[in-house]
Amino acid sequence: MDARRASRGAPVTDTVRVRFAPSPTGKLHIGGARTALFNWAYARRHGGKFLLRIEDTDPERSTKEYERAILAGLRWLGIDWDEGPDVGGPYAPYHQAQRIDRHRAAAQAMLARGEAYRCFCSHERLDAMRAEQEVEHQASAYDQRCRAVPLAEAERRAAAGEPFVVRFRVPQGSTSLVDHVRGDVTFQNAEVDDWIMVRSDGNPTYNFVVVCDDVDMRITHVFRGEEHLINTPKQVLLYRAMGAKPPEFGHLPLMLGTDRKKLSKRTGDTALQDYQEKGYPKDAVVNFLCLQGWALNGTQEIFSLDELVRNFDIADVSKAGAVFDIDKFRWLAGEYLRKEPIETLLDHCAPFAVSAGLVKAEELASKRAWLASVLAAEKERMHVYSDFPARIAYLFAKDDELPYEPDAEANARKHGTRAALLADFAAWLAPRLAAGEASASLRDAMKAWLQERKAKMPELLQPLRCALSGRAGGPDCFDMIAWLGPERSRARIASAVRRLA
RNA sequence: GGUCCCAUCGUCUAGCCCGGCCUAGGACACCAGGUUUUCAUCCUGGCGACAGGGGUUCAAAUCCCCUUGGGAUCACCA
Repeated sequence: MDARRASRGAPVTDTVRVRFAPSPTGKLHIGGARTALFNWAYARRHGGKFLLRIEDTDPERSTKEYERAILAGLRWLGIDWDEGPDVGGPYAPYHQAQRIDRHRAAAQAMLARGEAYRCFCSHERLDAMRAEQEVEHQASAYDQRCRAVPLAEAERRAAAGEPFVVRFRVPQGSTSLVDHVRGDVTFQNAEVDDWIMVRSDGNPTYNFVVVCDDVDMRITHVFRGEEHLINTPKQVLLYRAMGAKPPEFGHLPLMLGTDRKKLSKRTGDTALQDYQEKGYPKDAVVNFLCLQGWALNGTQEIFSLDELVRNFDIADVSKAGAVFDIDKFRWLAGEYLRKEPIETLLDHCAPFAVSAGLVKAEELASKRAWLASVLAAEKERMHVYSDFPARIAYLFAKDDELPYEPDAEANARKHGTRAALLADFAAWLAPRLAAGEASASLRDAMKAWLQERKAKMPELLQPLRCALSGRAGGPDCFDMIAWLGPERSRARIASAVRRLA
């Protein structure tokens, strides 16, 4: 039966148990976040359990800081877990390093059963062997020399202190795995290396512990990146050797950089945190991540976490790698940003204005209404929260030193009447502002005023826009006047009369 | 190089499993027009793909084979 067919609808077997098993040796990779999301969605869709396990077996590079950041990142996305390092569960502990006794026992048992064997070959011999294989254009694999060492002799040599690793004894035949993304895949065992299960320092390796823990935690489905596909026959063989039923798999397409290679720092930000720090709305991140390899129905691009859960199926995930399209991501971010209620949006954007030095944190409360008014107008031009300070910086410039963008100044200078008209407008405007006339009313009055003078709108408004903001585009001029207030508006126009003369 | 995976617009994808509804749909980007005082938003339109070749079939983007191209992986890292 084709696995991709079989997975449609609710599984008829045991309760689904899936996991995400990050290694706390760095920030959460954006591809890892998607893997977590798909695993989580699958569990929620099928009423199963989603668990988190920390693969901290590399003590050199693992840190608690990274672990905390990874958990925080997942929570930020809206992913929760039923079992994990912080919430516990029936198969605790959920830190891989704490399960070492179990791993050692499993290795010992396999050694005793002959499923694994000690290998005493030196690094030098292994290196020489690899070099030779490379010359011969062969796959690099252990030549199985130590398979021939009798168990008794191996134990004697080990007891005598001779260093050794434990290798898996790959049987003959072929190995198939159930893959819900790709369809079933078969490998010839002759192509599978007698891989190392336990290092010479006694620590188990990834391929070994991941299977031990997945067996112990009753994992039913393993969905992970395609780079793991080639490891999978080793793991399937190990399940069998341990007397366990292998789970079903799903190897997710890689997320690619613009060079069509596995996404790396070379072609853009790779950490989830990078996007959080740049102010991408989290729902946009979730939505975009889903779009990399999965589609709701082919026409609806924007959907919620809830819609994902209701519609997600691992069999619908694409097989081909997806180039990370930052343009589409920014578009999506803008869509979500604009949908936010203004108060919420301000909460998200304000910190960026503070860190840019435009506003002091303690001023936030007193300036809140003003900032909200500005943001409500400027959000049309924003994609991510961090766009905010650059959008509003002109409001904080010194009035007589406002930088004019070249395009803005060029637009203003197209009009020969600019200085005179601006000066007249200033005289017209002053008493009205003093009287507290509202923006909408000013706008209408300005149109009538221009008509009397037989002047077109751009003739006034382009120089005025330059005077007020120094920018070629932006919000309505009378909104800007309202934000700046009478005195600063007057000062900026007066300054422009001189500077644009 | 060995092994494994993949192949629809520039990009993300729908369609493929269950061949006809496909003169291949949507979105981003791009281009043109409209709206706007400007930019942006918004609206309308345009550009643009079944990698190639063989089969099977009345009929193939859809099934099979080959070729080509791309990717992953080959650690006492996870």
